[in-house]
Amino acid sequence: MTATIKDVARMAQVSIKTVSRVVNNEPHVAEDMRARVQNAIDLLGYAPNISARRLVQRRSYMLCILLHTSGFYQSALINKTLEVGYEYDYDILIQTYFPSQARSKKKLAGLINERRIDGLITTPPCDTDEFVLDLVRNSHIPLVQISPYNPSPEVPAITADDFQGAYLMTEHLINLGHRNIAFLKGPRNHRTSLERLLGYRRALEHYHIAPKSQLELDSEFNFDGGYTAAKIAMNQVEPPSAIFGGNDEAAFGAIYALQEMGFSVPQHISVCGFDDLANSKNVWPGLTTVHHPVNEIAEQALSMLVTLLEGKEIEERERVIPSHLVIRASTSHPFSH
Amino acid sequence: MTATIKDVARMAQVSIKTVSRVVNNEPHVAEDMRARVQNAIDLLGYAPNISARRLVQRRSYMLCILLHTSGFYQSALINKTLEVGYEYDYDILIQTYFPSQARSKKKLAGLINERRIDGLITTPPCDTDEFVLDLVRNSHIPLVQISPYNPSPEVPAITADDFQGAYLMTEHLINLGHRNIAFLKGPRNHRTSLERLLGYRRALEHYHIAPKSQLELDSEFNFDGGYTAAKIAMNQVEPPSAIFGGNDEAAFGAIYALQEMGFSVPQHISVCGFDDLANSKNVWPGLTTVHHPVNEIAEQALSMLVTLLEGKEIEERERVIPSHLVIRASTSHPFSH
DNA sequence: TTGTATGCGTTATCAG
DNA sequence: CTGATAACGCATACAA
Repeated sequence: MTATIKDVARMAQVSIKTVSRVVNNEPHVAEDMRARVQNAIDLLGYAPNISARRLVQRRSYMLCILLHTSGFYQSALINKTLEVGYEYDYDILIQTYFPSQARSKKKLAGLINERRIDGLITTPPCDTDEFVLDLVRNSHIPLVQISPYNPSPEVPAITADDFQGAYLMTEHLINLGHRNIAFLKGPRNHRTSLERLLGYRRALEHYHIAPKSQLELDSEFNFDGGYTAAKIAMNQVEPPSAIFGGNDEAAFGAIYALQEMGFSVPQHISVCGFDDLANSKNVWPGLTTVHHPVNEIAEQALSMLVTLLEGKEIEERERVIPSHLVIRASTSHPFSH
Repeated sequence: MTATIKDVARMAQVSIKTVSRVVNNEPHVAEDMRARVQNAIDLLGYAPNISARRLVQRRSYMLCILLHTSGFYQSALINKTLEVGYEYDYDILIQTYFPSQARSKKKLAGLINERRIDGLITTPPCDTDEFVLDLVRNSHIPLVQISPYNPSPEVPAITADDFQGAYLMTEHLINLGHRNIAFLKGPRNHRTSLERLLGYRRALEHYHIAPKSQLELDSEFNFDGGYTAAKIAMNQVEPPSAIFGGNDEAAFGAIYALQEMGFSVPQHISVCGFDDLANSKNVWPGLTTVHHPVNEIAEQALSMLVTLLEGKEIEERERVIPSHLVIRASTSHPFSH
């Protein structure tokens, strides 16, 4: 039988309210009394029952982050979210959510309606799910979106500057002398995916390079997609001299395909990616990529959510974090025959 | 103001107990009454407050898994744990725990003492931390260990057969014709790490190959460690013809180092790993490895924990899952000069 | 089959 | 500065 506040009160010969004050570090308690209570707490090994506290405070001190797929990017996001949640003293519930899947809906509805979570963070493409948005609207729990497809002025959002990143990377390739640059596209309903494509196109346009539709290949932003896309690209009549993977995983697939075909990277063909995942520097010959600030994103998202939870206002509701290039060994001047 | 059980009772003109029965799918409720209550529930959008339920039931329906480092293996474990927890209808709390760090201790003590979690799963090396074990013993919450360093008969444990896996892989290399096989060792306080080393040694012994201490290199089971170890190995007077990475990440590091040095895998040197992580087949030329059954481990660990939580007994308290080889393209016959 | 009363362990109100 | 007492929302003996 674990000790309750009553046990402590009895032992210290005070009221439970006084114990409560000591536990919660509230003022208006005489020093000697505080010491007496603390002593009883230590003696009994008392710790407040969190469920009781949550019941009466109507808060769960739990935050939920909604994730769809589970790749390296998601892992990185999870790690940082856990770490920051730890700092804020909130528990983090990682929830896999498959848009329009009945079971997912039920689970999330339970989480929110049963007041098990105080706030929610969405990642693409969960933010495009009307069910989620309705649920949040009706329950009035705070929501923060990461890279939302349709940012709405009411809901705080945090995004990386994907357009700028893709632009800079394309420019980097152009400056190296590349003119035939393939781009590995991602899923259509991702804002991130779209912005990267647009940044690529914009850079080509700026340098007066005619875009070719056969150089924009679908990759679904995963290894297999990148692998297939690279094979297709290299079998064209006029193969590209550089492949820009819309994310690192697609770029890894492309590199694998190229090695399989006997091409050297970057001697025969340059490859670059986007995200700067933890292992991007570990894939031979070291991937040139755009740094996607996952850590900052997680930090900011949680910071905004906690601010909201404390009833404060958020100054800027939509934050965009700039991207920057990370040049490694997978890109160089085009191969001269 | 969200609806409570009382609101439902009032609207349906029944007692709260009847509502409770309907909500919890208990028997002994007339069909028409059940329908009436269900109707009120739907109308009011009622969902039980989980904190109240937890308070009165003295259970949190939350499980915690203690993790130390955050690599690919951990990510895989997390993913499966979340998935299975979802099935069992338990929330999973991922907690990073650094043995002997004051803040970690405090956090975990809070989790347990404030009755925020119903059960605990440890992963190496958290199971070697006396503080954790004491905490669990004193609070009497169920514990399940994954690959514990010192399995104790009282606490249920689930382990993969690392010894067997390492033995089989070494045997595979020997059968290919290798005699000079380097092994990349992991951290000393991991049971897993130790078993793999012992399996390697045992196979050498069985095939009458004299072990050489200079072929057992420290790698800490990470990329950088594998990288460094491979460089050291290849600069020896008698370099190995095969490198057996104690885990996949170390093997990746070794492959990178070899490529940097101009060696081809497997033409010049064979490399293999251990774990069969999701991306092991994606690293050129496809890593030969031992399949470490993360998914099964997570499943079994949770299954055991839930069984314990339901007050039932566990038939076999220590389960060992066999390992098996996954042969890909990174191993072949030794290079003939 | 249905309902009543009590308690779970806190925090919060409002007197003293 | 301190304390009695009322919520919080639910489950559960126990009655009816």
